[in-house]
Parts: sequence; structure tokens; C-alpha cells
Amino acid sequence: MPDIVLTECLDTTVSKRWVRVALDLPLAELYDYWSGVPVEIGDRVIVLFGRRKMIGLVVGLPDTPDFDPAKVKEVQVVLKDIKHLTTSWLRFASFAAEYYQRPLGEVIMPALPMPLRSVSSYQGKRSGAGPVARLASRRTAAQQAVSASAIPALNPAQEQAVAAIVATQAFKTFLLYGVTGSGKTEVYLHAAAQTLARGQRVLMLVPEINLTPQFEQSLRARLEPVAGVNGVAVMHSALSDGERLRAWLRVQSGEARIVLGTRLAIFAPLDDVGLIVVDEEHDPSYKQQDGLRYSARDLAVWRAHDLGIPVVLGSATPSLESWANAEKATYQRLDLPARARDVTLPSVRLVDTRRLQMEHGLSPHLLEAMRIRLANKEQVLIFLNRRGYAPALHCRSCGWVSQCSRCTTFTVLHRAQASRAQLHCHHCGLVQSVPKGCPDCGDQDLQPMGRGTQRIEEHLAELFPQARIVRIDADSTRKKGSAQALFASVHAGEVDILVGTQMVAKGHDFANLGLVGVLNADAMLFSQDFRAPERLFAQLMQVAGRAGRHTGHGEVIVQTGYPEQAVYQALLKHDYAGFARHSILERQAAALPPFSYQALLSAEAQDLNVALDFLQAARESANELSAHYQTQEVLTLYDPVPLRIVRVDNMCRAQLLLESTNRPALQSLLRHWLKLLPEQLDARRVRWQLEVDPLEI
DNA sequence: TTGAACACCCAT
DNA sequence: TGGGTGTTCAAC
Repeated sequence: MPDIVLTECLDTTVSKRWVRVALDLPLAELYDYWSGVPVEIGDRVIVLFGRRKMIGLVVGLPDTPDFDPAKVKEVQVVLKDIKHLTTSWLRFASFAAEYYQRPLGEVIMPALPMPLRSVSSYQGKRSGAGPVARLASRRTAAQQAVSASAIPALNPAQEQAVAAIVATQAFKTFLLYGVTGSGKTEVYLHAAAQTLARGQRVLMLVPEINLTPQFEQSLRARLEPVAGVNGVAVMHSALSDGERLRAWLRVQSGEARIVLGTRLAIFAPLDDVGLIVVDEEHDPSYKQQDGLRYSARDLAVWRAHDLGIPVVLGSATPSLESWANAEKATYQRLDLPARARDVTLPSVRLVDTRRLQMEHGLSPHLLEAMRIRLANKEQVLIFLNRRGYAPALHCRSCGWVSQCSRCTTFTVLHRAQASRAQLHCHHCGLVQSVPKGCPDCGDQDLQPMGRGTQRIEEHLAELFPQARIVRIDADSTRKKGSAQALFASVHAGEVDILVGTQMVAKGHDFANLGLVGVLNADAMLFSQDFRAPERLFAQLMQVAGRAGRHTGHGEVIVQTGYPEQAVYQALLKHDYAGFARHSILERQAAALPPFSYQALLSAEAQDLNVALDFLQAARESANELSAHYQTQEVLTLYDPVPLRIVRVDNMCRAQLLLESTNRPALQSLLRHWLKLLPEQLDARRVRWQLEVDPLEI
């Protein structure tokens, strides 16, 4: 347990008191200061730390400092421009810090908008009375009310789901399971409306920033009558500092009744929540992959538990963790068995590419189906999870392949404009110009190897010269707002063929989309990650779900060299439940999650052996600790291994996996272990990090 | 993490 | 001998 005292201090008249402060530092400790002016827990303070000034958050008011009192410094400024953060919020942040084994300050401070945690916004040249005051003094255009939309009638399954959720006024986790188009969103909207009507607020998480505009529109159109014109606040990482601050303040002040956001919104400062919704709960985007490596979905369940409220996890392809929890009745499953609007599921066809003559990577079956759909004025989506023009450039005479100088990867050929081809490394970001000839043998005939979205787009333009084609991937949507504009043009019917990466697979409801073609999904089949099949299945189901949501005769064509694989067979039958049953048995047999808990220590160094030696030493100390606490029975320590892509940006990477059938035992081992690691062999030459519940291994 | 103190190295 | 570079350590 961290030694944070979260007791409220009622007596703020004491002239000098000790203040325990969380600072955003990678050091595990909290820091004690003293203050002559009143301070409350949850206030922000400006303090001197070494030679620099920092903003920290007051997390305790101890009777005695943990540090030599003579050396304790005075708090410089107590910031009172916002209400202090609540003890309930701090309890949540403390849990996250403890569970993910990170210092409290590293959780708390990044959860605040930048202007509230940087000294320069208070003591800079033009900072004036601080960011909050500046925001208040600036006139802002009044939010335009969205015209209210009609409330569709619910089918019986939806009605039952809503009734079950709103009848619950204590902690309970619901798994809302329904195929794409089964009307999960309607269930969220109805449950949210009733929660608001009771005077409680709603926190709603979506996996991607791209999905927020669409959701925001529905929320505002439906719920503004109850929530008010400024009742919906959106939080995600693409907001500017000012926008983020504004949204955060609207949430903290209580003006915003509904908070909609991506994973970071789980740290929104609100306590009077009556319902938390996590849409597409299986989505890997809920896992933060740097800094505090949290799962927003898992934290949502904890927060709901702490607040004593229901949480709804929605998905057509739930994570096996959630599915297993529903199977053993820890979660309550709510099924939406059919597509709403009386629309049937798309038909799925597997095209075996091994025995076919392909045209630019497109099978005759797919091309024929495209012609029919386009003639019928329906839209077509071509899904290829590989951006760029071609995954590599290749010399035909000597076999040279374009490689990154800093990473053990191929560099990807990009040809956004035909004139300016470049080689990009998708791992370190290095951009090189394309060599005139082969660097090894000088041959001029360098050829693109494989296909990315740009190349498919180019081929499709040749094959369907009349069609209006749009490509949506990370490259075509780099500018702020451009993704939204591209999606809008698809919705407006200004596009016939949409080529895209996983960005287009998620959530979007394209009314006129009749056909989905999936190219080259096989790559994921051969990943060594035990979650790869689950991921692939979810992704395929999701992209397949884009077809025929309104027209009712949607079609999905999957090109694969391995149609007999279980994943594809399950997809053919739209059989998530069967796939889950089969996968869960496999996990159980191998004692993998959800039948065990994992932690991953990763290390990187310029020399691979330095990283591996560090991990080996770490493994030994974990072994000793385990022996000491007698947890060998429940703990498995694997051997340190180099990552598949061993070198990225000139650093060699390796990892060590720990697994336990007993979560508390693992947690306590990790806590002790983390204290030993910095003192270990070569710890200073190695960049290392511990991840709890890793999603990718 | 950041910053400062300290050691060491080579060129002048 | 100076400064440039890298290493180590403390910070409430």
C-alpha cells in the first residue's frame, strides 16, 4: 500500500503545516513540503524541486514529514483557481498507480490538462492570472444547439437490456453482446438518458478519436434536452491544450453531464457518475502503450466498483477475458441477438488465393463483385491493413531489399504523390529518398514488393476509371480534421470505392456500403502472440460488419491463402460464440489469460546482450523473491527473449514474461521486485519498464 | 527526469 | 590549461 493519507483536513487555519505532494517524476516517492497558507488535499501547488519549479498535487497532510524537517522546503504557491480534486478521484488515481506499479505523480499529473500542470502557464511572461482566468476572460461562441432527433422504438432485446441496466443502482458489470448493427448504441443512449434523468452523470468511452464526432452528434441530438446545451464534453488526445482545458473544466465544474472520450477520459474528474459505458470493449486501443500502461476498460470496471454503479461493456466480439467473466456469471451478459431494423447479416465468402490468377492482388471474384455493386450505385470498401505503397523495395537481380539502418525492419515505399517516392521506416520514422539503383549491385530495376493502400488505390483507379476513390489511412488523415472530412465525403455519397486500413473498420455506419473486400489478412495468422487469432477475428468481424447495415444484402469477400483456418471458418458462420468457446478451451489448457495473470519486463540497450543479461539477473532476483515468499507454486518465470523486431532506433529489445495464477501474489512480488531492479546489474545502461497485464507479448 | 558536479581527454 | 564530453548522484 502506498503511504498516502487521504483524510480530509477540516482545520485549515493552522499557520504552518506539512504537505505531501505528488510530482510527475519517475521516482517512486512522494515529496513533503510545508505551507503557511491553507491547503487542501487535491489542491495543486507550485514547489521547488532541486533547482526547478514544478506543479504537484497535494495528496496528504501528514502530522510529521517523512523527510528531515530541516530540509523540507516551503510551498511556493497554492493554486486555488479551480476546486480541489476530490478524494474519490485521488483514490482512483492511487489504485491505478498501485495496480500498474507506477509512482502516483506519474498517474495524477498527466491526467490534468497541460495548462494546469505547467509552471509556465502561471509564471511565464504573459501568463497573467493563470490559464483558468484567461479562459474565463475570453469570449467564446455559444455552443449551437443540435436539433433534437427522433427516438427510435427499441426491439424487445434492447428494451430488456436497458431495463436491466437502469434497474441497477449498485456495482455490476454488464457485457452487452450484439453483432454490428444490432443496436448497441440505442441501448447506451436510452440507459444514458434515464441515468441523466435521475440527476446522475454518464461517462462513455469509445476506442478511437475518429469515432467521437459521430457519437457526439447522436449524444447531443438525443440528450441535450436532459443534459443542456453544454451538457456533452468530449475528451481525447487530439484536442489542443486550450480545448482540453475547457472540456476538463466543464466536467469538473459539473456543467457537462455526459463525458464522451477515448481511454484518457477514464481519468475525467467526476464522481457523481451513474453509468459508465465502454463501447467496443475488446478494442486494443483501450490499452495505453507508453507511460502508464493502463487498460481504460479494466479501470472503468474498477471505477464503477468503487463508485457503486453499473458499467456496460459493449462488443460484437468481446475480449476473451470479458467473455469468460460472463460465462462464470461475474459479469451479466445482455444479448442483442439480431440486427436492428430487421436487416440480415452480410454473406461472407472466402476466396482461396493459392489457386487463382490475381490482378494487382485482387481476385477475379472480388473484381466481379465490385463491378456489380458499383453498377448498382453501392459503395465498396477495400480493407488492407498496410499503409504506404509497398511494404518494401526490392532488387530483382541480386535480391537486395530496402532496410532501415536503425531498425531490423524493411522500409516501406511511399508514393503519396507519384513524383516523390520515399522509403519510410514505420518503426523509427526515418525517411529516406529512394536510391537510383540497387545499393549492392547497381541494377536500375528496383521493384516494389507487395502492396499497401496507396498501391491498391492506384490499381483501382486504373481498373475502375469512372469510380471516385478515397483512401483513408494514417497518411491521408495526418492533418487535424481531415479524417472527419474524408469520412463525411463517404457518408455524403461522394465516394464509390473506399480503400483503408483498420481506421475504417471501426464503428462507422456507412449507409450505402454493400461490399467489403479484405486483402491479405493472413499476416496476423502467424504472429507468435497468443492473442493474435482473437484480434484477427475481432478485426474481420468488425470490418465485415460495415457491409449492408442498411441495405440488407451486404457481402464480404475475404482473400486468404488459408481458408481452412479456424478463424476464417468461424467468420464464415458469424460464429463468435463458437470461436470464443474454442479459444477459451485453448487458453485454459495452456494456462494463459484469462486463466492466469501476466507481467512483462522489457529492456532495451544498444547491445542486445546487455539487455538480456539485465533480464536474466532480474529473473534470478524474481526467483529468489518467489522462493522467499513461497509463491513458486503459482509463479512462472519465462526465459528472457529478444523481441521479434529486435532493433528499433538502434536499440536492441528483449523481454521477460512473468505469469501467475494468483493475481495478489503476482502483485506483491512485482512490488518488491521493482525496488530491487534499479540496483541490479547494468540497470543504468538499460532502459527498462514493467507492464502489468500486457496486451501484446 | 533534470541539473550540476566531477573526472577524464585531447588540443593548444 | 581550457573546454568539451560523458558519468554519477541527488532532488522533499
